[in-house]
Amino acid sequence: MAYTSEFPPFYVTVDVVLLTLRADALQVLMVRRGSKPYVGRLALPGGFVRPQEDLPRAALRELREETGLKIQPRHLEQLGTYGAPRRDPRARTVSVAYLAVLPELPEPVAGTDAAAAAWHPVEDLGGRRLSFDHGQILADAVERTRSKLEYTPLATAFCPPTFTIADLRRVYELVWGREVDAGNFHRKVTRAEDFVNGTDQTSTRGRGRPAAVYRAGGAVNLYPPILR
Amino acid sequence: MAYTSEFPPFYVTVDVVLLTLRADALQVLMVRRGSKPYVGRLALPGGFVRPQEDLPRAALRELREETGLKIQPRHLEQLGTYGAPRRDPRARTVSVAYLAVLPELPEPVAGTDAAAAAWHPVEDLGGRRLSFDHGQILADAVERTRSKLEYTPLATAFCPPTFTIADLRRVYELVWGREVDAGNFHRKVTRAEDFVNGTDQTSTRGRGRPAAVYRAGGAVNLYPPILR
DNA sequence: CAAATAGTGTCTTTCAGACAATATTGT
DNA sequence: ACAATATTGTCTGAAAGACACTATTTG
Repeated sequence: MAYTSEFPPFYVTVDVVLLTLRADALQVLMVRRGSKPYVGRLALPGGFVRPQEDLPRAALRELREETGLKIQPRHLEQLGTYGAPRRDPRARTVSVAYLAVLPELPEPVAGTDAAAAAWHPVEDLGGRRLSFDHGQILADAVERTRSKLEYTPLATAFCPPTFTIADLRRVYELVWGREVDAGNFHRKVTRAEDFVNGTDQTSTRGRGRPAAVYRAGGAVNLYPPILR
Repeated sequence: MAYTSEFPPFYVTVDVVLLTLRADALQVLMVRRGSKPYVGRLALPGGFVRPQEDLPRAALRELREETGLKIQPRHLEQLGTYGAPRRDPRARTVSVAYLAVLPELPEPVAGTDAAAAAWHPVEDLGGRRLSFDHGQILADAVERTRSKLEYTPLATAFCPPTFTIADLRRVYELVWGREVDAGNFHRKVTRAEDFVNGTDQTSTRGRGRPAAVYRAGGAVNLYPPILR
C-alpha cells in the first residue's frame, strides 16, 4: 500500500435508521442480534462498508440485505458518525449513521431473509436498552426528523406518490406526537412554495367530503416553514 | 483480534474547518501540503484518529498539532463524514469533518510548528482547487454556519466573552455577506430568549454613543429565530 | 454644533393560532 | 337531515422590514 500510518486502521460500518408510519405510530425497523455482543438485543440494520463502495450505497445495500426490503426509501441522508473508542467492545469501529424514510407499506415487511427484521414503535424503544450506541443514534434520528418537518418537505417521504392534505397532517401529528389544527395546516401547506402540487383527482374515505389529491412539489426547503 | 471481517479496514481521519473573522472577512485556517498527493495545495488541517481517541478529541488535537493553536475553539460540532471510494488516491480513507469557530484573535496565528498554517478569506478559496474533497467540505461548513446563525446563538462563538450588539451584527453581516439593519437587529437580538445577557458595562469606539456590553446567554436555539 | 454610533418608535405586511363558517360527501 | 371530513374565512397578536426619530458620545 502506498500509504502507511503509524496507527492501526479502523472498521467502518453504516447503520440505518429506517422510519415509517404504521398502525398510527412512528416506527423504526430493527433487527435482532444473533451473535455476541448484545445477543438477542435489538439493533439497527447495518454492517461493514465494502472497499469500493460509497457510503450511501452501503446504507442502501445493508437495508436490502439485512431486512429483505426490495423498495428504495423515499429519503436517505447522513445523520452523523459515531466513533467513541469503546462503542464496540470487539474492535475500534466507526459507524456512519443514515436516516431513511419510507411511506407506509401495504405489506408487513416483505423480506427474504428478513426473519429477524421487524417494525417497532419508536415510543416503545425509549425505555429499552438497544445494542451498542443505537439508542443514541435512534434518538438523534427522531429529533432530526421532527426538526426537518419544520423546514423541509420531508413529510412527503412518509407518503405515497399522491396523498391528501389530511394524509400529510397525519405525518406531522404522528411524528411530532401532538395534534395539529386542520384548517391552519391546510393553509400553511398550500401556501408554502412548491411543497405540494395539486392534481385533478380527489379521494374519499367513505364519510365526509372528498379531499383534493396532491403530489410532492420540488421544494428543498419550506418557505414559510411549518413550525412545531 | 476478536473480530474478523471479510473486508479490509479503512483509514479514519478527522478534518477541521476552523472559521473566524479577520480583517472584516470570514476566514478559514488552511495548511499547505508538503507531500504527495496534492503537494503545495491548500488543505484543511486534519489527520489520523488514534486508536483510543474520541472523534472530537482527535479534531482538537489535530488543530493544536497542525496549526500550533493553543486556545480552544468556542464551538466544535461534527459536520459530516466524507467517504467516497476515490477521495484519497492512496488508500480508502473516511474522513469525519468538524466545524470549529473561534473569536477574532489579537495575534496573527501564534503557532509553534504552524509555519504552514494560515488564514484565508473563504471568498478567495471559492475559485481555487483544494486538496482531496476539501472544497466540498469547506462549502458545506460555510453553509452550515450561515444557516446556524438563523436558528442558534452560534454567532456568539465568533465574539470574545463580552461584546456589543454591533459586534454581533458584524458577525451576521460578514458571514451572510450582506448588510443587516441595525435597529431591527438590535430588537431581535434583545428580544430572543437568552441569546444575550446584559452586563453593567459600556464600550465606546471613540466616536458615537457608547454601546451596552453583553455576554452570551444560555440559549441553545434562538426563539424567535433571526432569519436571513 | 456636526458627525458618528446606539438604541427606540412607527407603520405596514405577513403569518400563526384559535375557532367559526361553509362545502361536499355517505348513511 | 345528520354526521363526518375538507376547505375557507375571520379575528387577534407576534414579528419582520423599512425607515424615521431620539440619545449619547467625540471633535
